[in-house]
This record gives sequence, structure tokens and C-alpha cells, in this order.
Amino acid sequence: MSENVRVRFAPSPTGSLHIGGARTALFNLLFARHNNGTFVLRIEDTDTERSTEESTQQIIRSLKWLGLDWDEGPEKGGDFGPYFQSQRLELYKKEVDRLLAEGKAYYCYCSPEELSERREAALKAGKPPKYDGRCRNLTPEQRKKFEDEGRPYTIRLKMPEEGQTAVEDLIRGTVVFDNSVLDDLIIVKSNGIPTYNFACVVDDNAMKMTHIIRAEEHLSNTPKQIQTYLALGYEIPKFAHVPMILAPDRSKLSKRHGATSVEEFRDQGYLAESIINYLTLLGWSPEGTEEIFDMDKAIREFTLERVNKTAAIYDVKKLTWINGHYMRELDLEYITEQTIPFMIKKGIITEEEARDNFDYIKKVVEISRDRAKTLDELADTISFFFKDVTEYEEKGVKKHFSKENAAKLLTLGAEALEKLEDFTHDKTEETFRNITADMGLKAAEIIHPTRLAITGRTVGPGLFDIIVLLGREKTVERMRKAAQWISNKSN
RNA sequence: GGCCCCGUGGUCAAGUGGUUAAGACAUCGCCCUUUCACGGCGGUAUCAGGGGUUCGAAUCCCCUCGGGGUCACCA
Repeated sequence: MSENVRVRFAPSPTGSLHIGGARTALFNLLFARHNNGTFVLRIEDTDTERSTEESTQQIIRSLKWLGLDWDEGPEKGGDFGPYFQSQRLELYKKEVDRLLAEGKAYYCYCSPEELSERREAALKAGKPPKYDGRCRNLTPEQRKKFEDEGRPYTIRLKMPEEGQTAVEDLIRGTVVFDNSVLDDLIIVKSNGIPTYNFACVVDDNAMKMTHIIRAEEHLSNTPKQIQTYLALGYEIPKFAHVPMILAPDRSKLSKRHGATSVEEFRDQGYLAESIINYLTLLGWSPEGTEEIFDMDKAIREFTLERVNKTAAIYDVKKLTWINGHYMRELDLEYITEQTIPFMIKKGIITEEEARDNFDYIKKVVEISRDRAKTLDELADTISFFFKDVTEYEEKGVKKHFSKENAAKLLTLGAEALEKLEDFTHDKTEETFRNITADMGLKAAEIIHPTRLAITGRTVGPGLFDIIVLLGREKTVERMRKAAQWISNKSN
């Protein structure tokens, strides 16, 4: 089956790409690449009310940012385009006409109001809210009457009333549905535009899809789609319904759960590589026990057989851990480039300064990135290299500035650094250690207050790495200023 | 409510009749150390419940319970 595998990701542009959608796209891509197949992106914009150009752009942007590149689709073209359903209306019409001519579909003149009334009535009576099929066998006279009244109509597909429809699912096995639960589904809305279930089937066939990999929420729709394939005389593709991703409270993902869209994660400082790695392991697992999995490795190992059936709750903590890993392991220049936009956004540096001082920023990132979990956090923790220290962390003041010799040590340290010939990591460290050793103190006695003095914080990279990068002038100045600050405070 | 899917620690998750039930995140403790991270070592914690089948069940069957999905002129 590795020949000519064709799969697609088919989002509707009615919102941003959330992590569930991203995972579905990922699995499609992984499957396609693993089998040397083709990954198609198709935009399902048949809902003219809710579809927006903005959503389309956002989804495309997110997909690209994640590195989920498609072979055919918007911006790429391909032999089976166009890849927007709104541009394929003629095809659908042709297929609907065929169904109508063959007596497999019919006009329905029931209004949405009537339908929902009946649905509610049925629900109240404890019956399944199924379409009663009253327009299924309209006489020519009845039809003419409705037409003359100018009633809008939809087109419905006749579903078999007896028997069963089996979905052969690659992940779940055979799932059987009684045809009696199937409604005559609407395939064309009264505005003349086909519905999802229909357009999707027509396109998957026209675009020669071999496997339909999508979220589990579509499993219940699948028997209807299979009947549509049958009515149209199409070959039925293989189905694989991947488990859903749930919010921490086990409910379906939604806005109120905080960050769920790919762009929100991006804006919080997560790397695309981390999201891909995390999503790869959510619902799929490799044969080994590795947790760090880049896309290339995932492509090599991905199979549908190892996708599990259970819905997964996403856990930001693990994502954050993975992000921390990539923060320190990925190429330094790349991480630096990724960090700069966050620095600019926070007003730590300007775009121009970033350009002029790239190499310096890179050095700063080099000594700092080990401790940051996100790009956003990294930008915060390195701000003191570019901005003056305006306040000192309170618990640090209590711990390190309140000792009686703190101000004195800072002054001594500053004086020594001013006179130092080689302003290097080792020399500055030696200097500090000598000062404390002469006084019978531990080096920590000067290291901690100095860190607080020059960074404003109690945590951070190794002090002498900081000092060397910050430079003699700023280091000395900040140490003196802190010594002064302590004296003022104690008076 | 009908139908469908699912049920291994707090979370992800390996496991396909015989295992001391892996591993990871989180959490707790210790070590390393100029702080914080990283790293190393160790601990707590899981087969939803009940019946079967079997010499033997996390693995097979049934029931119950729980969670989710779906029943739109949304996708």
C-alpha cells in the first residue's frame, strides 16, 4: 500500500488552527511521508456564513510555521485543484445532477423551522430526532405546488432503510452501524451550496485520496459518507479515525481552556519543534522509549498501527519540558533569531539594535538559554544585559543585601575589577575568591550580592560569565550603585 | 435520550494469556553546585468495578459504571 498514498488535511476556515487540528495535519503528513505519498491541503469553505479569509490565512500561516508543508493545495497548486471547495461548485453540481437523474436523491421542501419543530417534538416524545422522509416520495403534483409557491428546497440523499453499514477503520477495526439510524442527509443546502458530507466525499474521490485520516468526531458521520460513496459509485478509501485531544477537564477543546491555538503557543514562546515533538507523542508512540522525537525521526517510524484509541488530555507541563530541551539543544543562531522578536515586543531592544548587536545577543543567549523554558521567558531573563537594573528582587535583598558586609564586599569587588588587567572569566573569578579568602569568607558571600547588584535577580547564569559579557564598566557601576543603595537603606 | 468510540499512576504512555506492570512529564527526597536550571540517583503513585473463560488474565467474553463523540440547510 505504499504506492500512491494520497492523504489530505481539510480544515474549515472558521477559526484558528488549534492543536487538535495541528495533530491531525501532522499525522497525515507523517503517514504520507513515511509511505512516499502525497499530502494535500484542501480548504473546506462551503459554510459561506462562517468561513473567512482571515481564518484561511491564519491556518496556512500556522501550518507553515509548524513546518507542516503540503505537496498540493493553496499556494502550491497541483493536478487536482482548485483546492478551495468554494471554487469547485460545478463539480458538485454535476454529481448531484447525476444522483437526481438516477433517483438516488430528491428535493426536500421542508423549511428549517419545520424541521427543528419536528426534531424537538420527536425528542420530547423520546424518539430519535430523525428526518421523517416526507419529501422522499412527493408526487409530481405536490412538487409543482411547492415550486409554484416558490418554496426554497434542499436536496437529500436517499439512505437505505434496512441493513447495516460497516466502517473498516484502520485504528478501531470494524465499526458497524444500523442503517435505520441514518437520516436522508442533506447534500445541497437551500443556497445551492453542498454540505460538508457531500463535498468532502466528492473531493476525496476526485482528488484520489487513498486514506482518510481525521479526528474521531467524524466517525459517526462515516456511515453516511460511505453510503454517499456507494450512491456515487465511488471506490471507498481507507479510514483511520485518530483519537481526540481533550482539555485538562476532559471536555472538548475550546477558548476557555486558555491557549489552544497554535499561534497562541507560538506567542507564548514555544518553538515549532517542541509542538511537533509533543504532538507526535500524543496519541502515537514509537517502539522505543525516546521522548525526544524530531519530525524526520517521526517520519521514519510512523505507522497507523501504533496510533492508540484513547482520547488524550494535553499537558502543557510536558510541552514545556520538551521546549526547554529544544531551547538548549537547537542551533544557537536559530534560538537567538527566535528570541529577538520577543525582546523587541517587550521593549528590551529595538529592531535596529537587534541587527547591530546580533553577535552580542547570541553570546548572551548562549549563556542564558539553559535555564529558560520558553523564548518569552528567555527574553525576560536576559533583559538586564540591555537595560539598567532599576530594582532588586525582594527576597534577594533580604538574603544578600542585609548582611553587614554586603556593601563593603561590593565596593571591594568593584575596586578590584577596575584594576584588573585581564578582564576574563577566570581572572574575575580569581579576584573575587581572593577577596573573600583574605577575609576568611566563602566566595558565595560576594558572588550572591554581586549577582543581585548587576542583574537585579538571585538566579541566572554563572556570575563570571555574566560579568565578562556585561563588561567592566557596567559591572563596576552597578556594584557601586548597589553598595550605595544598601548604605542609604540602612541609614 | 438513541447510536458509536474509549477506559493502565495526576498527565502522556509501553504492554496483544505467564513481566518484580517499562519509560517520560509532574511531584517528593538526596547528590552535583556561586544561585537557578541542567544532569545523576532514589521514592510515592496505575490495570474503573463486578462476574465469567483459563492451570494462569491489564490482555479474551458479558454486565455495570465513568468519560468522550455524534444525531444541523457546521465542518
